Amino acid sequence: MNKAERQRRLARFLESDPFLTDEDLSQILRVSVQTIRLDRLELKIPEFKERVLTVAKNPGLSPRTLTGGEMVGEMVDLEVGSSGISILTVTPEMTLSKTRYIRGHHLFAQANSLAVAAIDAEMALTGIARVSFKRPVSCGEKVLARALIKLKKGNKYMVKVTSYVKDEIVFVGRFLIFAVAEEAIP
Amino acid sequence: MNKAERQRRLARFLESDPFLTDEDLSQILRVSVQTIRLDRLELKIPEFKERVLTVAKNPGLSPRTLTGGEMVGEMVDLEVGSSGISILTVTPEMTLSKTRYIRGHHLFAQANSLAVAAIDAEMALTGIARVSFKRPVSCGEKVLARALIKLKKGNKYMVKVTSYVKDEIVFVGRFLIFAVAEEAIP
DNA sequence: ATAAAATTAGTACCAGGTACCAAAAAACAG
DNA sequence: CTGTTTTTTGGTACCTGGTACTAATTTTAT
Repeated sequence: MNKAERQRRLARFLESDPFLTDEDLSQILRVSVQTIRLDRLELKIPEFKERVLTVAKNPGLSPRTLTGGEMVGEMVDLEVGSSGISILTVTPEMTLSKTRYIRGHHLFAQANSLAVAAIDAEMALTGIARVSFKRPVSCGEKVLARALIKLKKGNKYMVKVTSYVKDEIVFVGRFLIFAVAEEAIP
Repeated sequence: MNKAERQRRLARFLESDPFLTDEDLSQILRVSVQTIRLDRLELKIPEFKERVLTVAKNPGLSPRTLTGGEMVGEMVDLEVGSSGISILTVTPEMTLSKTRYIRGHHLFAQANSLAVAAIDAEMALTGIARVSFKRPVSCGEKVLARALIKLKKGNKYMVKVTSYVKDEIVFVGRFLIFAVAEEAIP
């Protein structure tokens, strides 16, 4: 039995029974446990604990609360180091069912990710933020966030983000952001 | 809080969410891990691995947590009008690819939705928030957020949320939240 | 104040892994 | 047949989420 054949069998076994450990599989396929591990690694099949957890936690669908991308909202303008603009269209998933108003953290997320993107740095982390929600935002509305770097001192940045619906201010936030040098990333 | 009371709470927590480890429970109930183990032993509640396995192998009786799509994180305790606790497990989608650190707005979202949930009101909106990110949080870590209503004045609430990874504070936020009467909802 | 109960701390051990390095075995090429 | 590469195996250190046990400390009750 060659490698490819063994890996196909391994995948089939785990598909039909995710509760098999590497130990089990090594006995079934008559190879060492390490070989099984390498095979799983190549096939990107997660470990036993993970497999059990996904099976256990997934009787339906996962809620997926915030978007997966690195940005919340769509970047429409960016002058790195000085300013940026992004637009977020409010979808029903972002709103509270009872009121159809957007939940505050989405506005925060838009502003925060815009502020971080505006910084001229490989990597940045938010330290402190002070935000104010001026009026509720409803489903269907388009939120335009405008970020302005107010201050730069070493690796510290003060960014002010103002968000509008039409001409109305709906959110104001001040973010203190730290740029992190690439070498500092572990 | 005495032993009997703690054990009742422990049983309730595990009934509604079998995916809590002794570590999680020790943080929720503010006792040592050893105490949790003794309690589980007395209550004859099996260990984490066992619980996950039973849930995984019996897809019928999944207790499903209070993770209504409206919450970010899993609510594990809620005393409406006074306090609440939620746990957020950091997944790769929440992190910045470059650093594997969680983006700040996820911590904000967890804290904000917990704060709003803790308010004794049909509906609540965040007005002002002041947040501070104490240290970066990495993929795989579990963030336990603890909300406490500090003040109630009419329909205004001051809620303080402190988030931990293990015993370390990673986030502190103060939220000024407005309860909205049902009739006021358009 | 003292005994009892409850809690915490610490050790050794286990399963089922990850991550990494080195050695052995098998496959293939010239 | 020898040399190189791929595949497989072995071993170590470390991790989580525990068990099992002992001992010390803290709290509560008498």
